[in-house]
Amino acid sequence: MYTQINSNITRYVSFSSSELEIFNSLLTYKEVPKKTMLLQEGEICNFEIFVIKGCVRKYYIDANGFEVILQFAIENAWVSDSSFSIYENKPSRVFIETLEDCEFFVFNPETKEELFAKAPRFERAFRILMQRSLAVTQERLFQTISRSATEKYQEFTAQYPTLSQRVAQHYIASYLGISAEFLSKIRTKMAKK
Amino acid sequence: MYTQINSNITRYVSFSSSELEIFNSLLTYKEVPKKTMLLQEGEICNFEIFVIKGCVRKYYIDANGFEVILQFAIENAWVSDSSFSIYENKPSRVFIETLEDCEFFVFNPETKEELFAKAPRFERAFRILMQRSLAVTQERLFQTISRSATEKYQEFTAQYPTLSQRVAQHYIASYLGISAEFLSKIRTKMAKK
DNA sequence: CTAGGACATTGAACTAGGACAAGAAAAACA
DNA sequence: TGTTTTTCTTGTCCTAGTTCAATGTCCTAG
Repeated sequence: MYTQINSNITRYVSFSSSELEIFNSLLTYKEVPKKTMLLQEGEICNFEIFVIKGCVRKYYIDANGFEVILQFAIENAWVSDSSFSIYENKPSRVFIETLEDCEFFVFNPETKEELFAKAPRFERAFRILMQRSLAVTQERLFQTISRSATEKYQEFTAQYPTLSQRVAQHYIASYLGISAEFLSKIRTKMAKK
Repeated sequence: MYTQINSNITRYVSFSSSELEIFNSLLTYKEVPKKTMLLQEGEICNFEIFVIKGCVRKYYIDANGFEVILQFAIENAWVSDSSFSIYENKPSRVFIETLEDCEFFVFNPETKEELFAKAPRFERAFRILMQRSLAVTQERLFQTISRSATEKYQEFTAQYPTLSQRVAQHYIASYLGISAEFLSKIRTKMAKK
């Protein structure tokens, strides 16, 4: 049960088995059915989720009421607001919702503090985790600015081959920043070749 | 000399004066003229810079040879590769260049490790710093996807009023992900109203 | 003080992608 | 099983933004 999350957290920092025991003892396991809202805009996000199984999306709603998907999180990925809502006590601007039946491990700020107090080296692991998401987000920003819709879609399917099967197309369109109709046109064009 | 960086680092975590002394003793001061390349694509980024004075840009070069500016860093901001090049030992994909004569404090991985060893609570401060950049980058991704060029430009000038004076327009265009010509057209249209 | 380069502006022609509408297909559900 | 809701496709028209080229402006080095 803990193997997935343990191999994730030890990817860049190694921990002793007693440290991992502390870590595991502080995790809360949760099962959540699909189409469940985990976080609504305006709430304060007080959790960090590790996805054991299933799929989650995190999204904003823009000025015209359109959803913009920022992140899909599938097996072995972390999701949370990751803006500064916890530290500055500001309400979140994002929504987080399950797309499939999910299994999670959940962290909240208190258990995280407890973890850092009992095993300070986790502070480092979480900093590196953060750094990874920053790198990913930055790469995505670059792709979004510099590539055409077709290129972005190809890139997406290459990078997340399973996801493009599991998730409705209009979600993918929203992630890529294009309309669902145009994505459909891209797909038919690609299929013809 | 140290007031800027000290007030930056104590913004979310408070430190004793002895901790700050350790911190300051590990900083390297540097002056660099404008148009200096600090990092080239393909190199491994082994520094983190705090800008005391001046302006720096960080950018990718896309598949067609066009520059895409990811970040401007001015007074009191941090810049580094922030992708994972240090940890995975991969060459960087970004360029970092000064746009004005600059004054910096520089950190490299070794001094940072030394800092964490001598004053472990800095690990936390750097994690929060990381988290802030992630939040900023994510907000920017959202804006990039969901807003028109005009809106993005207005947002930019509102958020960075000094920067839009200090920096050449085609850099701003590159940051916003639009062509320099179109930015010029937006500006003349806005001036007429 | 001047020549060369970088930067900005403007216009004309073009295109990637959006908005809307309507139908087809596929899931979900009872 | 049929029915309802959600998702996907396709076509037509439209616009935001690009590309290319020409001209103008302003630094800055010599």
